Amino acid sequence: MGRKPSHPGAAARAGARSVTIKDLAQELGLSITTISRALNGYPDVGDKTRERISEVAQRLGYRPNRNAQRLVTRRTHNVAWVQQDNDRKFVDPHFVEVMAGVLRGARALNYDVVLTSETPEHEMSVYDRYVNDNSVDGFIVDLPRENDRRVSFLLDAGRPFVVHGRDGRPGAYGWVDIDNYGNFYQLARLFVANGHRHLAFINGDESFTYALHRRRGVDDALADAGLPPASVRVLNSLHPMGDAGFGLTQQALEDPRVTAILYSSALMAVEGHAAIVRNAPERPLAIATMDDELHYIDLTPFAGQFTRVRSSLREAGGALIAELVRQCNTPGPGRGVIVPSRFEVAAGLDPAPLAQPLPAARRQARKLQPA
Amino acid sequence: MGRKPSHPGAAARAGARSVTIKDLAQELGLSITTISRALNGYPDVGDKTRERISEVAQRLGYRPNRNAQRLVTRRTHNVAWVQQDNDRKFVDPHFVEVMAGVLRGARALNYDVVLTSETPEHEMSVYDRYVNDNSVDGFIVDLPRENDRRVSFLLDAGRPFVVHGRDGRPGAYGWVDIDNYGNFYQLARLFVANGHRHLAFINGDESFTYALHRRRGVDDALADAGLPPASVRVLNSLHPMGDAGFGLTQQALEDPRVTAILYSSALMAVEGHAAIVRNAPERPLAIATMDDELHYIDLTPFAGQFTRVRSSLREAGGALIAELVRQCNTPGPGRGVIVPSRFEVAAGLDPAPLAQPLPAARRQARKLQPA
DNA sequence: GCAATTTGCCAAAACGTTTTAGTAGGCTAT
DNA sequence: ATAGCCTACTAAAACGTTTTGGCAAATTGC
Repeated sequence: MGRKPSHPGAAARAGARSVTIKDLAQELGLSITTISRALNGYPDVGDKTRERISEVAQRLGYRPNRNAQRLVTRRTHNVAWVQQDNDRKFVDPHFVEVMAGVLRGARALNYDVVLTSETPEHEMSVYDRYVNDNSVDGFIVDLPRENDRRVSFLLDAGRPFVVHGRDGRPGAYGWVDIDNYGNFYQLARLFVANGHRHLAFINGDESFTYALHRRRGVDDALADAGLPPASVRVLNSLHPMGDAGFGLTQQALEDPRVTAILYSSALMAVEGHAAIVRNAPERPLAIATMDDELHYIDLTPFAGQFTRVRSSLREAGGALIAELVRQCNTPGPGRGVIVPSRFEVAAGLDPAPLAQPLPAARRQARKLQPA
Repeated sequence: MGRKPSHPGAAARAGARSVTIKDLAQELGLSITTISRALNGYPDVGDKTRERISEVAQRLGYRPNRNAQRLVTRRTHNVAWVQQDNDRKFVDPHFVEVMAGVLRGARALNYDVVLTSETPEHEMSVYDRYVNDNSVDGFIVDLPRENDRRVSFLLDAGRPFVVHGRDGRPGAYGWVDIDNYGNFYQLARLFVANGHRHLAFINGDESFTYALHRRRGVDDALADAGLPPASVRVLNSLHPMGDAGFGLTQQALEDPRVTAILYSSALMAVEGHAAIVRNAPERPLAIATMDDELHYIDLTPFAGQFTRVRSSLREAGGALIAELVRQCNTPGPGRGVIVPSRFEVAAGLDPAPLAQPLPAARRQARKLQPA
């Protein structure tokens, strides 16, 4: 601050040289080695000297040139997030929520996040560039598919990275995930235990592992309860946004035997609720949804009506950056982290018309009936 | 690619030295000067030599070390976006939409975006750091208030920056904005011309200039038409997300004289529509909204019913990064850019019950009646 | 055929740090 | 008294580029 150039940009281009370690050395009559070591907390600097140095550094507004540091230390304190740019994905609120968590964590850990979008065709070239030009120390990979090419590439390149979700491959790599399989196994089991025999499951795109694992959880729960596969009708929303929740719910309602609907996202659950209110306000239906605690979506109006599996995506974001930074600082393979989920079971799980408020107390859950 | 380290991270930390300009020089029996000049397109390199160089560079997978380049050129090809981290702002879909545009443009211009979130209290220290440690070449500033401190700081620091919106100060700086004042002036004028005498305006937080300017546009239009200030009831949503649109619309409906509602965001308009359908399905109402062409929100169901002022936030994002890069490359002050808006006037502007489909043809707009 | 110009290349300095390998000088233990 | 060891500092190299200033050889102009 201080000087006022005639126009913005002048200082950046003209001779607005910022204060360097040499300036400090000159001012203090010390070598740049001592300055550097003092500022970086090495023990071989006298207490009085260290104090003089930090006083002058403060006064002159010294900030080490990041690029010089990066060049010599080979650490950038930058991580990359390469987002697919295909019009719809980017604005997915789930992504935004995770990103918010990552950014907050990065700030705390003194890392910066380089965010890039690229079309699927050129996506890998961005990874290739970042790996080879020393732009970043590591990568965050979101929304993996099975045997994701990004994971393959980064494993091969030997760079730190962490996946939000799992890509199904064996072997160690860094990831942060909820127990998608287990959560939906439990959910389906719970509904079966409460007498539901025909479920609809409005899931995401099962070419992504998160949705695939949820699907398997539901399928296995039904199979383990001795119910036929046809007990669940799975409807996939390829675009998590938009009107998928509404339309798919209407489809689900076509089967009169369906007494419960499971949603993979609160966004779709809320829209689905609207569809139910509109098309079948009197029909007894139980609803469960994954609740990622999106800051968009206010589920409080549905508090008593939706059974929820809650897990904060923002928290997952924090875990992602934490594991990535850990990898950057510690030799060894990446680690997997499970983020816990909390079940919040609605007051009554058995079918009830949504349009009416649910009675405060409902009868207890029936026992699981083996077929 | 190629070598397979025993675990991820090994290569990054261990001796996986990437190929440098010196390796090329060695391989080719040339000086590093010639390599550098060849690769950077200088004319004083023979054609045959240049070809040999790029062939070998290609074969060895040479990528210039970005940090070495940054150190010597003093250009990072990075720009910063510092986002306020206060739980709700970050997930604002308007922000995400602009960011998507910025990222797409940045990719095309070969720039990277460093995204940071910080609490309002510490926000300025991030700017301070980025200005002084050579992390970035410039800044993108979103959602300005009047006399925004970020603009003051960056003007003072003399760094390239561009504001999405204007902060009301005189003097030259870089910005990209729509004509908020003019758009809402026209909108209000149009409604008055169609006989509406009592409007509701569901606006954003007027401590942000975008909302303030819209408010002024509406106020001035009514004043110019000779209508008293009380002709418009302004309701401000401090949080653009959530249920603001629904609740504020209910408030707007309390005044039975209101025949038209103006919305500052399609998000609120859609919620408002739900409120109207629910609370006053038969009431004649005309609706207009700013349409930022959010990829979330599907306005097609309301195509005939909403009068829209359309302008793509994603496009604005592209203009932002374009102007910022221009500033980085050209001496001189920043420039202002107006992004155009398109009016799409609904078939019938005069009051009509929303619950019924509008007739295909309506009578012509009445002439403006001076008071 | 010779001077002037152009062409094609290069050595060395610079960017601003960190790190390595020291070195004086004072202190301790014997 | 002396060998050995701390303490507090430093010179120089290194990181991997770009850029400056120059210099031979080839080409051109006359």
